[in-house]
This record gives sequence, C-alpha cells and structure tokens, in this order.
Amino acid sequence: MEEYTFRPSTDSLDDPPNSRLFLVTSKSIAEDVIREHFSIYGEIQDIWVVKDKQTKESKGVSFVKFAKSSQACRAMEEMHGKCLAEGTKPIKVFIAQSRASGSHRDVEDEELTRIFVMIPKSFTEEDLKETFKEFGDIEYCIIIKNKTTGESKGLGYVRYQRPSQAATAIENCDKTFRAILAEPRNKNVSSENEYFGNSRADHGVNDPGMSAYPFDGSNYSMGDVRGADIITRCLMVSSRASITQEQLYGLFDLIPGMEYCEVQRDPYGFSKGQAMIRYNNLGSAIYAKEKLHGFEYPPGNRLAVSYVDDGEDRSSPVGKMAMQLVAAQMMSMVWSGPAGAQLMKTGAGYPPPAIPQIPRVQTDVALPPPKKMAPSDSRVKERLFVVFNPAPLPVDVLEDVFCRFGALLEVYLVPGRNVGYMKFAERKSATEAMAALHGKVVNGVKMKVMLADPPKEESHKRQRTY
DNA sequence: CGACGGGACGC
DNA sequence: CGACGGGACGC
Repeated sequence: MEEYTFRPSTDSLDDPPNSRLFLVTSKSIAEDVIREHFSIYGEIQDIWVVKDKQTKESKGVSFVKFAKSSQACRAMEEMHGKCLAEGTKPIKVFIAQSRASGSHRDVEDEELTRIFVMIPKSFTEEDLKETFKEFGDIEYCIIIKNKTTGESKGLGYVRYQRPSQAATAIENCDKTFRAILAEPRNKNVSSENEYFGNSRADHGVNDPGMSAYPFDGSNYSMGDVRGADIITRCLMVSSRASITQEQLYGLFDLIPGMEYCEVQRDPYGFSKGQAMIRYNNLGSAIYAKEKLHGFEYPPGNRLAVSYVDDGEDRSSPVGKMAMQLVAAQMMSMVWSGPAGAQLMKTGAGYPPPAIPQIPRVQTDVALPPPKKMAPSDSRVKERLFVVFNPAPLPVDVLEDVFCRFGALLEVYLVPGRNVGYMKFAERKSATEAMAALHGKVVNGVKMKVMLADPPKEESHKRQRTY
C-alpha cells in the first residue's frame, strides 16, 4: 500500500483539465489583488502565490485554480497583459501545465482551441458548424472521411477562435458528441505508441450480420393468400413441444391487441399442445398469423397458427370481401415493406391499420411493452452484468428486451466475450429487468443477469474535460 | 463461473 | 525571464 497522502477534496490538482492558471506578475502582487481581478471570471477554488521558503518574498509566480476550464480560459484571455496595480508590470497568464507533466513550456492557444468530436455519419461539415456555433466563433470544421470513398468516419474537428469557446463547447455540448480537446497535429506518435504499424483502426469484431443469433423469425415465408381462408381475430396455435401459458402469452403479446390467450389442457392437466389466442382487432390477428405461423419456438419446434371461426357474423359478402381485401393489402405491405405501405395509403384512400413491429424476440418470459430509452446524457444509476450462453445476443435485440423495464441507457457487449453490461438511468428499472430476465432464454440464448460490480478504478489516463 | 469500449487529421 | 504549498477526523 501507499503511504497515507493528503488529498484535497475541492481542487484535485488539475481537475478538470486546463482549469488552472499560471501567472507571472510583479513580486509585489499579493493574493488578494489577484482574487480581486480574477474572481469575476468564475469560481476560484484556490490561489497560490509562490514564495521563497526563507525570505517569504513572492517569486512573481502564482497559480489560480478555477472550477471550470472555460472560466480559467476566459480569465486568461481577458487578463493577459493587464496591470494589476499602479507601477507594476503587465502580467502574463497561461493555462498551467498539468502538475504531472513536469514541463514548463507555455501551453499555447493552438492546443486549446480545437476540439475533437464523435458525430453521426450523416453529419456534414455544415451540420457540424451549425451544431457547435452556439459555443463560440468557429474558424473551421473538418470531418474525417475515408480517403477513397469519401464516407464520413463519424469524427470531426471544430476549431474555435478562443480557448474559452472550445472549453465551453466541451463542457456544454451534448454528451453523445464525446467532445475533447484535440491533440495538436504536429507532435505525433513517437513515445507511447507500439512499434508495429498502425493497427488499432478497425477491429471488425462485432459484425451484426454474423452474430450468433440463432433464430430471428424473419426468414419464414408467408402462407399463400387463398380466397377460401376464413379470416378472424381468433387464432389456434399448435405445437408439438409443450409450451407454457406464460411463454405463449409473451410471444403473442408482442403484437399489440391480444385480449385472450389460453393453452388448452387435457383432463390430466397436461398441455395438448394447442392454444387459443384472440386479438381485439383483425389487423393484429392477421399479422400474428403471418409472422408466427412456422415460427420456431422453442428453437426447433415449429408453431402452426391458423384462423379459428370465432362465430362472428361474417355472413355479409361485402363484409367478408372487405376483410379479405384488408388482409391482402396488409400482406402485400408486409411483403414489400414501407414502399408498399405508401402505395396502399394512396391507393385505398384511407390510412392503413397500424402495423406492429416485427417481433424480433422469442423468449420464455412475458415481456412488458417496449419503452423509450433514457436520454443519452442521463447519469448511470445502475448496471447489470449479463452472461450469455452460448453466445451474446445482438445489441438491438438486447435493447429491445431490456428497454421494457424503463430507463435503459446503453447496451455494451464486451468484445470477444460472452458478457455485456446494461446501463440504466434508474436503479428500479435495472432491478426489475434483472428479476424478470435472470435465467431466462431469449432467441435461444440463456442469460444470467446480475448487478455489475463497480468498474475497476483505473488510473485516470483518459482525462475527461467536463 | 463469466467482467469493463468507443477516437485522430495527406504538407 | 517564469513552475508546484497548504495540512486532515468516518462508513
């Protein structure tokens, strides 16, 4: 263990980065004079006038620690070259070198005015400028692109006129941009990089198309549209393997509007492998039939879904034709995707019935309906640690499943491992997701769902500037 | 038992 | 030229 060392709680040396000023003044300038002139720029956490140990005389050097980098930068910009008292020399003001660096070279504006951001691939340089101009005068914006295809890499630089503007952007822009100060271009890779070439650019690890994702239910072709079919809100599900009420409910409830679900039982209480499902609207029933007929659930067990005559009055030929017309339109829409939906909208003269999302998950647990993800700048209140067997589920499936308990912030899969983390903005959402999903199977993948241990406190190598 | 990311610029 | 002190009481 280390010796006990005193760690001040308020100003941790240079936290946040670039929040401390280095002043060169006349030796007659005292702390109170500095405070007088600098406190208007923000919250001063510490002022230290360096003095000779013996004589106690000022060495004409001081440090001023602000709460924020933007405050320190502003003070530097405004105060550099000013005189703090009659007959004293103009002061010099710089951002202090970080204590650890050991260097006493002046920190130049060049290093303080350019930020590096992560942006959507669709962002143009104009988009970038529009987004970041609210924080200050932009000198230029550049997006890093693939040199051959011209495609954006989702990274950009924004150069501001002044350090305080760059600092303000880093402090206040949306967290999803991950804004940090850009490393200066010149002084590049020499010391801390490996000797073997570039590497590190593209680890193409998690290819979603290749992921171990045994069943997604999307490839099963639909049944023919036969005029003789009766179409009802009521469905019969047949399965050779026995399925519990809860499993079936969870599966068919993925389509909104289910109002009845019951597994048929024989006199001994065992499932006969048949169940009745009813939806409160025809569209959902049609959709369920087309999507779940032939669906493998559990994996290897193909479900058969058919319409059941529910005794509803269908005697009117007009009514029957209308229903079948609706059914045919919906199926063509499913076949041809959104374009078909557009055609139908204009062709039929009335808006199509709402089509639920394609069920992407099959699971042995009844899931609540999906909820919105938490805002991306929310604080992480709880993390779940999930172990997958035999292989991780795709991120989009995990988002779909874990978001249903609310406040899901992010899904992170550890590359090359069968584990991942689910970040939540609410503790309750996390614990409810854990209670509902631990030990359960989704798309053939069994999950262990536990509270994550706190991340290991690594040395603050990567400094964040907010 | 399984465990902690992501991001760098043709001079 | 102009660069690194102070000093502490909890889960």
